[in-house]
Amino acid sequence: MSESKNCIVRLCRYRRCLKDLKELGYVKVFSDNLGEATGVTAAQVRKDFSLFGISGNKKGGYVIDNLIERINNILGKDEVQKVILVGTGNLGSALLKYKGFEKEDIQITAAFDADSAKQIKTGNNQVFPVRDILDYVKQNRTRVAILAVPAAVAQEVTEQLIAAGIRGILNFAPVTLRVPESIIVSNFNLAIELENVIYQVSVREKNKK
Amino acid sequence: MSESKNCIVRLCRYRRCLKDLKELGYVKVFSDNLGEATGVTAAQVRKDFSLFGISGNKKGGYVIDNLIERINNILGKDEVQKVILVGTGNLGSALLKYKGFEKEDIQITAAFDADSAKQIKTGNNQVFPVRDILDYVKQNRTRVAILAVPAAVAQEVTEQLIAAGIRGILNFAPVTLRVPESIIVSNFNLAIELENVIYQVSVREKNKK
DNA sequence: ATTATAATGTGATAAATATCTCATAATATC
DNA sequence: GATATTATGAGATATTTATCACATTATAAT
Repeated sequence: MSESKNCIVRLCRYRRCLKDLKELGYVKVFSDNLGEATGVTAAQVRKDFSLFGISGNKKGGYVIDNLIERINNILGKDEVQKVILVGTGNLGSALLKYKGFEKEDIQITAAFDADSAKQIKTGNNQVFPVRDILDYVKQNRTRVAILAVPAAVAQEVTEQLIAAGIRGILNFAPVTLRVPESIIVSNFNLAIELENVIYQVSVREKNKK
Repeated sequence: MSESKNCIVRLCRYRRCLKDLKELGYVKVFSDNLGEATGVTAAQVRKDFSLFGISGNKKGGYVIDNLIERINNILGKDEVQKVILVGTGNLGSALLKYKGFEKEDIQITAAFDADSAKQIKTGNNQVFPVRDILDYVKQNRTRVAILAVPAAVAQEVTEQLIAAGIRGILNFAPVTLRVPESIIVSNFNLAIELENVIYQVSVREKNKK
């Protein structure tokens, strides 16, 4: 099975690029265009498509509309994807305001915070107390949550989320969450991401010398 | 060569965990402790160490202080790592306030924005105009930048950064940056990260049925 | 119509990465 | 001091992932 994480990331990138191309009035696209635009080889693009049974026309390339539809279908993007946010500190509230989600048909439908002061501090969005998560998730059948709470309470909140019915978590807290195998956790740690860049730069510099 | 990105990510996680253990008063650690804490197998931990020539004591495990020192050395963390931030919108200003960097000995030494209104809006940190980047980076020999500007100007700013001497970029703008091979770019796209979680959850749900 | 061209699609191959296995050696136990 | 135990270290193996190479076919040109 090769629908690896990287492969899905590439699909998302192709999709974004296709939407831009469509916006510009293009109708067809070739694997090398997409590769160029997303920073991979043309062969990689075709292989990815082949993996999901997406086919184009020999010589003619791919019809953008069809391609977007197929990718949407694979990614489950037939409708707007609803997620909740827990934790509205610096990072959380930035995520709440972040405009990049809408473009990809993702919507943060509700935000939660333990701090009652933050519960009032609403921009457009209302922030609910954490104890409301259970009811909200059950009523709205939400499956995915963004976790942007302090590390110290991340595990505890995670357990509440799972109990409520959340099945996937994008975790910004710099801790390893302990979850049942059935739960998807994607860790995003800002410091580690930076450390990686720093490391790679330093390796390059060493090799130069 | 197996110092893959994932391997470095794991090293960062080990390091974080080791520092916590040290804080708690532990002196020694075993590969299975570290594996447990970071969500990988004990064999993976040992293999990672072996790759970098880190060795412990048969039976006795690893001495935490030594281990931290070795990893610091590999990651180039002998001193505080200085980075700059470009773009102080929602995301950028959240990153500026983010406390998680300091713990990992990373410091955002300066922030830049094109918008003169934001240049005044200082919390603790002063925000400089983008045109000052060149001088700043040259004077302070900074090598790594966080890019949190709007997609539309990301490429342009990237070129300025490279011209100034930046060698590694953590890119939050949802575009593929075109850079020379010598420049490290790590893309971090919030929407894609979420889409990935959503995709994986939906795959699980389908398989259940 | 026939030939040349240009793009796809995928099996074969290579490279990267993770897992397994077990010999090895340090410590603890009797 | 001899034996049993426990954890490391790394070669061997398996798995995953990406690249290559080329047969295939649709279109364009002559």
